[in-house]
Formats: sequence, structure tokens, C-alpha cells
Amino acid sequence: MAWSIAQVARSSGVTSRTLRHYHSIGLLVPARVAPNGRRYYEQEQLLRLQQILLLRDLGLSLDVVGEVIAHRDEQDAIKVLAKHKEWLVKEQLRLGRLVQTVDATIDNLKRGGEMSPEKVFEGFERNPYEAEARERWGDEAVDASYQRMRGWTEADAEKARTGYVRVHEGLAALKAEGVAVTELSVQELIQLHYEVTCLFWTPTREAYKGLGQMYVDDERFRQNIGSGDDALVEYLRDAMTVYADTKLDG
Amino acid sequence: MAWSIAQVARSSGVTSRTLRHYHSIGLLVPARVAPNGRRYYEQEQLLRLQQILLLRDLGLSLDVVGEVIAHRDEQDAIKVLAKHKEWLVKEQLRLGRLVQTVDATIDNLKRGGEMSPEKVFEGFERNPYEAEARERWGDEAVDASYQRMRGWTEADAEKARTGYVRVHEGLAALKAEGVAVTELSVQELIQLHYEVTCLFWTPTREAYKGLGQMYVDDERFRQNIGSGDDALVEYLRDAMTVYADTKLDG
DNA sequence: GCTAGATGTTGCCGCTACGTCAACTTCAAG
DNA sequence: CTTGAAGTTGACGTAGCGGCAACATCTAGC
Repeated sequence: MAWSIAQVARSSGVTSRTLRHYHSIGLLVPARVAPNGRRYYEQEQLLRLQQILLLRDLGLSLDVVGEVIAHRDEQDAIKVLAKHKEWLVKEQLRLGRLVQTVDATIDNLKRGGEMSPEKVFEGFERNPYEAEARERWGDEAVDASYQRMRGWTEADAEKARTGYVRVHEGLAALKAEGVAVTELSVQELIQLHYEVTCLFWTPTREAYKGLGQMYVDDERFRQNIGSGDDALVEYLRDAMTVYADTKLDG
Repeated sequence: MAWSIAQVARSSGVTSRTLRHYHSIGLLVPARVAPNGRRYYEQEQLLRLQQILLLRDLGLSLDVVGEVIAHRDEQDAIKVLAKHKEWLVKEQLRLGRLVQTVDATIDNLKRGGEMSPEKVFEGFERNPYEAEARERWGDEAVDASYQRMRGWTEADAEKARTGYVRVHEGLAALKAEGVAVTELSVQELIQLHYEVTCLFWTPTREAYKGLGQMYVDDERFRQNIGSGDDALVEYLRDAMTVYADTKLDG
């Protein structure tokens, strides 16, 4: 028995356009194409269509669906599905994080009623270095950092928003007064800097010193932190080094 | 200070192509376009870019991002974000179900080592009516049905795979023998039919009777169940009606 | 002043999985 | 013979850019 395209469409729940598409990409070729161009499907094609729809609904791309059906090797299919499952899990986790972030954003908007939108967004201190951070330290570290943000209290968030700025401004003032980086006033500021940093990750002694050096090495940080005053960035680095050596564990 | 496109790209982590794209769709217009066509960005654009990237990373489409930034109304932004969050949650749940299904499929493949791939897929009894079911009863009902499938034991799954077929075949035999729909043998089969149906949803008395009528009204069901024997489908409906009236609560 | 190399520009095609016309042709029924 | 349903083949549109090609411009070194 030959089924017309509309009959197949109705009984399978897809549109005739979809069937034509599957034909055009070679995923489901009709049993017969009449001289007038009409497509006719047989039982075999219906079965194949069911397989296609099943796999498609599992979220596989049509490409992959085609491969899985072609390689009738069961082990291959399992491999593909297992890989696909991993992908799904990752996606799911990612969405979960997004939900948290959106929630946080909404909270922030609600609470910061008087803040101008700019400030709200500024508040987030979305760092332009994330892409690079992911390259440098890998996705895991960066994700872990975001993970951490979910546990923040409001005070933490406040600290994250304004902490670095307060440190930079304070340091600029102290440096202008000629205060040595070993002085308590400076080290107190660095303590704050360290705490803010710890909101994102917990550096070891060497890592913290490395961070200070990176500020100096990377022109973008130099620009951002010192606003052109390279000496200030070096001052910060030196202060961080002192702090690391006196307060942090190796 | 004016930044070139490459400088902006580097410091924000996007490509210059992306920036050109944002310009072309009017999402981020450079502060200045030199007569030679080169784009230059100022602090203001950098800020806007950060907002864009933040919202984009929350999963919003560029369209929506543009709207949110344009309507600087905070309440609007919250509304959009809340809606978006709902979407995210739904997607996450959907992926979760997909993971379950993929898992089940893998299990099925592993266990059914001797089964031909066709059988495996056949086993799934993917119903072609899902699309229509979603229209008729809404996504929630259908999703709830899938939700239910996650709690299935192997016996349940087996019942779901073969139950209806057994019912239909048994009914055909009994009807051929001229057995009345009120007879115990028929009602026992309907009991099975009811149980299988309950794997997907729990119909009330009226709903179950309605289901029987739908079998008769819908040619696809008629074809599927009776294979052309409309009288058999009516027999099934009558038997279901009797069962509903004698066994089910209103 | 010349040339190479970096950096920029504007198109345009490609990707997924079809939806949605448009413009025709074909088929069955009255 | 007409009409309406069902079929066909293009072709464009979708979101968010990536990746060409072909060309223009800028900068540095000789």
C-alpha cells in the first residue's frame, strides 16, 4: 500500500513540508516518485520516519539522526546517545546557572530602585576578561567562580561591586601621600582587595602575587586600574606582594 | 578617547565581526564613523556594549536586548527578565526529561542486545498524535504525561508497549465470537486498556467514555485500532462505556 | 617614495530545520 | 468543464554571527 505525502503527514504528525525537506536532504526518500513528481511512501519508510522522529525528539540534529540510522551498529548508536546525553546535561546545568543569574539580576533591579540602569549594570562588573579568563584558566575555574557568586549575601555583592574601586581610590590617595606599601593603612586596603578577590576565587600566596604582576603586565588592567598611572599599578602590585608574603599561606 | 574596532573587540572579548553585526542591526552604533568607513567607539559605547553582553549572556535574543536597553523603564526590564526566567526554567525541565529519555533509550539498547534496531524503536510506540495532543489538551497535560513515564517500572513500560495491541487483538477475537461487551472476558480486557491508559493519564469516567467516542470519531484512530473494521472500534467504545459506568468514579 | 603587512571596509554565502508564500500542475468529483 | 483539494518546485526568511573574497587604507621600514 502506497501512502501519499499528506497521509503520511497526518499519521505522523509532521507537515508535508517536513517530509519534502527530509527527501531533499536525503534523510527519508519516498518509496516511489511518480512521473508527475508525487511522492509515495511504503511501510518501510513509515518505520524509518518513526525512527527519525524518535531520535529527533531526543534532541539530535538531523545530520546525526541520519548517521545513527545509517550505521545500524548498536554500539555506535549508544556512543552517540551517550555523548548527546552529556551535552544535554551540560546544557541543563548551564541553563540552571542562567536562571540563578537572571534571578540575581531581577533582585538587583528590584532592590536598587533608585539606581539608574547604568549603575545597575555597572554594578555587575561584568568583566570583559571573561573570554580570556576561560582560555587561561579553563571553563571550570570560571564556572566555579560563577558558582560562587550564587552564594553571595547582599553584603558580598556590595563588596564585589564597589570593593575594587574603593581599593584603587584609597591606594591612589595613600601613594600620593608617599605612604610605603608596608604600612598598615595600605595593607588594610589590600586586605579588602584580597577579600573581594576571594569572592571570585581563593588565590594561594603565589597566585595572589601573580595576579599583582598580571595587573602590571596587562595593559588593559593597567588602563583600568591606574587610568594611565602605571606607577599606581606597580604600587598595587608591590603592596599585594607584601600582603601575600606576610599573610597568605604558601 | 576613541577606540578602534579591534581594540574594542579585544577588550570585550567579542570579534570585530560581531561589532560590525551589532552596528548593522543598529544595536550598537559607533560613536563616529570616519569618512573612510572606519568605526570608532567611545566610553559610552563601551558601557552599552557591556550591557548588551550581559543581557545576551543571560540568554536574551538581541532583539529583546535592544528593547530592554531602549526602554530604560526598570519595571519593563524586570517583566522581561521574569518572563525569560520562566522560559529558562521550562527549557531546563525539558532538557531534564530529554536526559531521562536518552538514558532510557540507551538502557533499552544495551539490554535488548538481540533485538533488531527496528524492534527497539518500535518498542517506543512513539505516538504520532503528540502534536495534536498538545493542541487539544495543552502542553501541560502532555508534559505531565511524559513526567509520568519517568516513574515507570520495566513492567509498566512493557505494558505500555504491548498493552494496547493485546487489547485490540483480544477484542477482535471476542467480537468475532459474538461475545457481548458486558461479558467479563471483554471487561477484563478493557480493564487492561484502562490500566495502560492510566500509565499516561488518569481519565475520569466521562473522560474515559469520551476517549472511546474519540476512537470512533477520529479516522486515524479507527484505522489504527480497527485496521478498517469500524465495527470493532465501536465495539471497543461500547465496552469502554460499560466499563466506565460500572467501575469508574464520576 | 615605495612596498609589505596589519587593519579596516563592504558584500555574500553558510549554518538548522523547516514555515511560508508564489506560481503552477494534477487529480477526483459534480 | 469547472471547481476545489492536493500536489509540485523554487525562493526567501529565520538568529547570530563565521568565514570567505575583493578592495581600501594606514603604518613602518628601507
